Amino acid sequence: MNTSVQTDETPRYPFREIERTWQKRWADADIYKVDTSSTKPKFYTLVMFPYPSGSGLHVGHGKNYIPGDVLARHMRMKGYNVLNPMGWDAFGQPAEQDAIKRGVNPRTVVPQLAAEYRRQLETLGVSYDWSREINSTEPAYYKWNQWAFLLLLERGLAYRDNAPVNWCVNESTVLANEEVVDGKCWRCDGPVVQKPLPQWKFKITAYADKLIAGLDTINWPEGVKTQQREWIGRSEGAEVDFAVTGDTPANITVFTTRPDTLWGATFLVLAPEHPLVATITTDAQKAAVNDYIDAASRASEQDRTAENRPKTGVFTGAYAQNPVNGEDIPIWIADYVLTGYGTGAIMAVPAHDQRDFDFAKAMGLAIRLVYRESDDQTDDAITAAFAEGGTLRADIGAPESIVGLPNDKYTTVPKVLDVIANQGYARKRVNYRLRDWLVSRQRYWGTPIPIIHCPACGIVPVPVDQLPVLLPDVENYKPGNDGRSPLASIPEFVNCTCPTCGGAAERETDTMAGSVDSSWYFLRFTSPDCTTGAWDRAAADYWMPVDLYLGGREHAVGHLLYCRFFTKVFHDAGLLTADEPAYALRNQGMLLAESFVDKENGHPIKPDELHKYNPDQLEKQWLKMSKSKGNAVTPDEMADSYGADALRLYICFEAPFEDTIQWSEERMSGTFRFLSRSWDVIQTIAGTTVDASTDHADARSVRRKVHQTIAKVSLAIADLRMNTVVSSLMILQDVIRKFVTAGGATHPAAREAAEAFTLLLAPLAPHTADALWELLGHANTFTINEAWPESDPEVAAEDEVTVVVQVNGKLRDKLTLPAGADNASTEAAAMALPKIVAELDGKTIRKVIVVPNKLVNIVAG
RNA sequence: GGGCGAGUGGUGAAAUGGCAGACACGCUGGUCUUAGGAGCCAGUGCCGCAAGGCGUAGGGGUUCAACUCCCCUCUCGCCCACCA
Repeated sequence: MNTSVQTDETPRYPFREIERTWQKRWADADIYKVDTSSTKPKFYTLVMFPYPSGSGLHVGHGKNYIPGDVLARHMRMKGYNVLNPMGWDAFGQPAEQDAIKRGVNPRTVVPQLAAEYRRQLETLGVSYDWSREINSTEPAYYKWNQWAFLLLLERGLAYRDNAPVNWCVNESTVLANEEVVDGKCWRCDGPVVQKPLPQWKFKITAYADKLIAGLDTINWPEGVKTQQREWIGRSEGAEVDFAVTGDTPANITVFTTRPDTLWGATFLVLAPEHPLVATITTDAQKAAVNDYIDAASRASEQDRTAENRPKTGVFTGAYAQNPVNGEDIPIWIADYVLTGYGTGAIMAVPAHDQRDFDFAKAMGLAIRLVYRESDDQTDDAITAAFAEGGTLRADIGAPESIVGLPNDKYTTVPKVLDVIANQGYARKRVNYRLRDWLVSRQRYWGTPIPIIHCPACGIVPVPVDQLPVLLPDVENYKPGNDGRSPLASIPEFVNCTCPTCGGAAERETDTMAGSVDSSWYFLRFTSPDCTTGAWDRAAADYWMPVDLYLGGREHAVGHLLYCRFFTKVFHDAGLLTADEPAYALRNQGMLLAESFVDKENGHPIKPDELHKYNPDQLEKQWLKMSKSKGNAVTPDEMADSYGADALRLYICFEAPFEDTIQWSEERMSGTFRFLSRSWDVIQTIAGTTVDASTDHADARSVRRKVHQTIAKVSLAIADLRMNTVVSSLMILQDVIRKFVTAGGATHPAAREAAEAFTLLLAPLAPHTADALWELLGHANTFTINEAWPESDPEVAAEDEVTVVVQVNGKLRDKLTLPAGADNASTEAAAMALPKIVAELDGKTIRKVIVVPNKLVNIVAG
């Protein structure tokens, strides 16, 4: 496919030369550097910073960066002081795994990869202020990661915990809850099991309510907000204590959202990891219980949560007393009760909860209805949990005041909870699904955690003036399988003196998850060279919050929750005025490309391996573009064949920002043709001398189209509807070309149109626009420094309009009328149309609707 | 099972209650050409010779008027999923 490329002779539209020339001029003039003394209103636009991988950039990355750059350029022309920065999220598992796969040391390749990413982005003609480039793997950056860690520690928001954690078997590291996807590791798809290890956590749960409340103050997609609310998972309910009967005195506390069903609790279930299991289990049951716990700890999270998995569990031999009726009920353990949620123990009400029902049936346990539809309904008659309907039974010992209430969680539950809370059987309690954020990693490639373990003083933070704790240079950075970081085997790193007592001590050898680095980078961009703090307060308060943040939907509950948490912590610590990182957020759609896939196993096949396959083994599929799938197209190839501007236009034109698009080089030839034609026609106009005395019948309508297009494009760019921006420009270009063909090239309207068109094109195709702008006589300047054209409503106004005439809502004829005709004359003109007269013959007119300048609808019958 | 989003020509899509299919790809024809896989011009939702009729996943509703708002059903995509 090479239809549009003009290789041999000088191309009609010399895009390669244009792009080379202007990229050099931009760099030489340093035009994207932010003016820190500006008095203009600020606009901070940010795209999620990438980790530079060995695969390099492909055009799919442009799905986000290009529209972001178009908006940044537009806002600058609109008179805003724009911050549009870029940097590298180069610490963490993705970068490290990539280095391992390629057999290289991340320390040596990351700078090279970052340079290559930057070169490729520059090829696209982006307007980043590279003087603000940040790289999270440099001490100047990660020093402040360590500072942030200590700030959280000081504020009681960082702690060391010994609870069971997610452990990725393949990569030998722990994972945050948000990094376990489908029970598997987010990076390697390997199995994840629970393993008890001492780990550092950030207490994000302390911010659960603030994180929920903040969602009402930001303009983020509803889907992302909903996901965050559900991930935080606030639920109101009660805690109830059950006293264990028998020899071992103990209390089992359960959390429930249905305290009204307490009379139907016929057994308790503890998570296998529950701390009381060992204490309460009777000798007779010990062996069975230990076997069960053993099996549960070995099973991966995926196996334990598999869909439709039959309920399993084992009896502890112990009983507990139901406080409301004094009944002794058996205590079981089962892995359908999760250790991390609530209290890790539940009261089971099989009559009204399907999971408990399934368990009761499997184990032959009692079922008792609390709500019944009638007095005849018997406990053993139900075949599934009775979740809705019925009224509270009189014969189960419940207080008079609640008997007969309907089975409704919104009305009855609070009433019953009040009653039993007064009686002392329950305490009101709010629970969250959100768990604390596990930030330590047993890996090399990350920020060292600035902690010292002293035999005398315990956990001692490294004093801030001793930061950064440098990540040592090592030969072997690969993780071991002993659950310890590679840093643990470097004595020079580990051995140190305690800052408090001066005695021999050891450094923490875990590093921080990469998600810590990305939780505040948007603040660093406001003052990337600040050495007195993580950011300069005045700069951060000037720029923050980010006005528009662009990135993928996959970050909805990971990064986008973490960075909101960090921002709120900084705000509460009095270090920042903003309390949300980004006022507006938009999620780009994916870019898919066609790949060949092995029919047998669904694996994508790279083009150079296709010859090994027989054609009927292969199937074409649209998959997310990536080098590993063999369907990647680089910006370099496209810039060489069609130019970066054509690529930018293609990405913008193919679909709205949020939509997924399917890569098509064939379609890109359309935007290439558009640019070639633009080059021709503007060049033609630029090559003539304006003759103010010329008169042309179409001049008025050309000017009208120009001003209409300005208005339309301005609105659409701000809303990221770049596809309609491009189409409006195509229509305008067509009008200009026809005017030139009709002899209008020297008319002032042609010049006005050419200049407006060039400026409107500038955010999308900056190289071509700058070259045309120069041809139009604007030497030594750049379109990005020009003012965005203003639409004059009087020029844009139509003087004639087409009015649609309907009878009973069906289109019957059209009228051309002067704009602004009054309703009476519009109606009269419609009624006089022969087709309408014929249509209305023999009918009675009941009603006539007139929408000025648009439509007449005659209701008749 | 739950949440969010989507369903419009051969294809990507446009239309924020008022002419459905703008713009573009593809295709067809014309033109210019030694040539065309370049350029330019025109046509292109479906049925029909036409007049005209039909048409935005399907069904119902609101409205003078529905791709658009409401209800039900189906299909697809993404996310979450034993959370007590």
